[in-house]
Amino acid sequence: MRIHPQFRRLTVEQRSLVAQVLRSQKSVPERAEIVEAGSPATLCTLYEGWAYRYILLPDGRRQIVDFLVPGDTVGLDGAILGHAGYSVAMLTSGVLCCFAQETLTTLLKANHEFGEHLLAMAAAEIRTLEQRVVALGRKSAIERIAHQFLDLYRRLEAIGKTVPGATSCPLPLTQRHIADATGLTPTHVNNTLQQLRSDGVLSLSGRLLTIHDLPRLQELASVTARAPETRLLL
Amino acid sequence: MRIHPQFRRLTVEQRSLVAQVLRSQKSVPERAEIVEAGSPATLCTLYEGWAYRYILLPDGRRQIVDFLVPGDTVGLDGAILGHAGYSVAMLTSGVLCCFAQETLTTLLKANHEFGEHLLAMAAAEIRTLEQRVVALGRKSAIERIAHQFLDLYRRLEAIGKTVPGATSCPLPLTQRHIADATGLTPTHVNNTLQQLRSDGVLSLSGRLLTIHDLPRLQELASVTARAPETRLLL
DNA sequence: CGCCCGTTTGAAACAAATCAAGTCTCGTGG
DNA sequence: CCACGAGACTTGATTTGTTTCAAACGGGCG
Repeated sequence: MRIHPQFRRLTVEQRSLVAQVLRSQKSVPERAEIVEAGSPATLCTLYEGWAYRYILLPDGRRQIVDFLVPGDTVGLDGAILGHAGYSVAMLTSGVLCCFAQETLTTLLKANHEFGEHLLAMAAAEIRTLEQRVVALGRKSAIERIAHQFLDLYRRLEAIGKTVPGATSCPLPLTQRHIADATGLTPTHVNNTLQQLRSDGVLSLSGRLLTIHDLPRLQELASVTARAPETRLLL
Repeated sequence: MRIHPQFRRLTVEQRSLVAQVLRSQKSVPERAEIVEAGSPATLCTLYEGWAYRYILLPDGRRQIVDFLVPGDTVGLDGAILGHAGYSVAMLTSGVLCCFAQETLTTLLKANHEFGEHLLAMAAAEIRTLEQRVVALGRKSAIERIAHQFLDLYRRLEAIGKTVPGATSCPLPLTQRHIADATGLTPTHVNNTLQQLRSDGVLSLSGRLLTIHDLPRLQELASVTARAPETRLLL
């Protein structure tokens, strides 16, 4: 995982420090709830599998804040502020690397570069969230869905999880997940997907997304292409 | 400013360090653009006045990501990642305290507690953004507006900028600003405000917001009350 | 006084939500 | 091996919240 260029290079000492605060590595099944909103959160790295962060309103409405793919950090803001502001659940089965409670303090004390890495991690998350705010506040259904797919495809590409030799990637989401992430209803997601399919932009069947017309998808998403930041992999 | 309990207490040495990286204090007029999206951003504290962070889509649609009130930090993620992901403009005239380029590195090197403070700052921003994502993705017009007003009122209360002895606060926003923050159109914001007024929940005239029925507003906003985190004031 | 910006009002059009069946797929158990 | 059931997906009709367009109103300011 660490070989992908999007992850920041660490020195040998830094890596051994990370190894010291690593507590356990555990497999989690499909659908497992790995973080509960409001409870104290452990810092983890999702090593394998997909998950999603979500927030539930009192009346049951659900908003998916972000999807997590291998290499993403779970519970950073929970570890900083002491308790999680959202819940996290697995989409597929997967593997989690969990870190000690005192990880952040330890890393910050040991080496000020970790401070920069961790801040960069948080800043990248802020940026992703801002893009989602723009999508939800000002974009149409088709733009939101195009944006979501483009984002996921890019992130999978960066960690080498796309299908080699094709513009395809796994996508273990139901239409309900897409709906809850884009602020739409499942019915409308379905209609919009039909449209994207019949326009020949993409196809989506089973758990495989294939993008047939990447430039068109990008155009539909109304995104100003931004270079992905290098980030820390714990 | 520093006396408000929501700001973290700093030791004498920490405060003198902050004073060392402080570069200038400047007045800015109403409507001034203080950060341009994409350009390298300076770290600043908004010391007086109101501002807003926003993102423009290529076709001119605008999404306001957040409003800034005295004590809020401008350009943290810009300072971390090297360039701003959004623009910032003043709503009123105000005063800005600007910090040196190397501020973050200096603070991190000097004292690992600053690392924790800065991370907490970023985490709080993440949390605010998540709440906005939920509002835009899953809440109705009236809920979004109630949420926005409640949030601003709470933040002003924490810095002592509400009207003493009344549940009122200044609100130097046009209905267009409210629309661009809540993902609605100005017309619909107007209609929704009428409804809130005629229901006796609040009144809003000139640049003054008065909340007549705080519990009802909270209910309308569908927010699970969360204690505001203490944070760093630079 | 008149102009400009923001607000208010109204009517018509639209995107998306809601409600309601119906179909497909896949895993399970008989 | 096939019948069954549950979850996901599809389709269609209808309703609603919100947008769009347009015009009038108001108040602060030069």
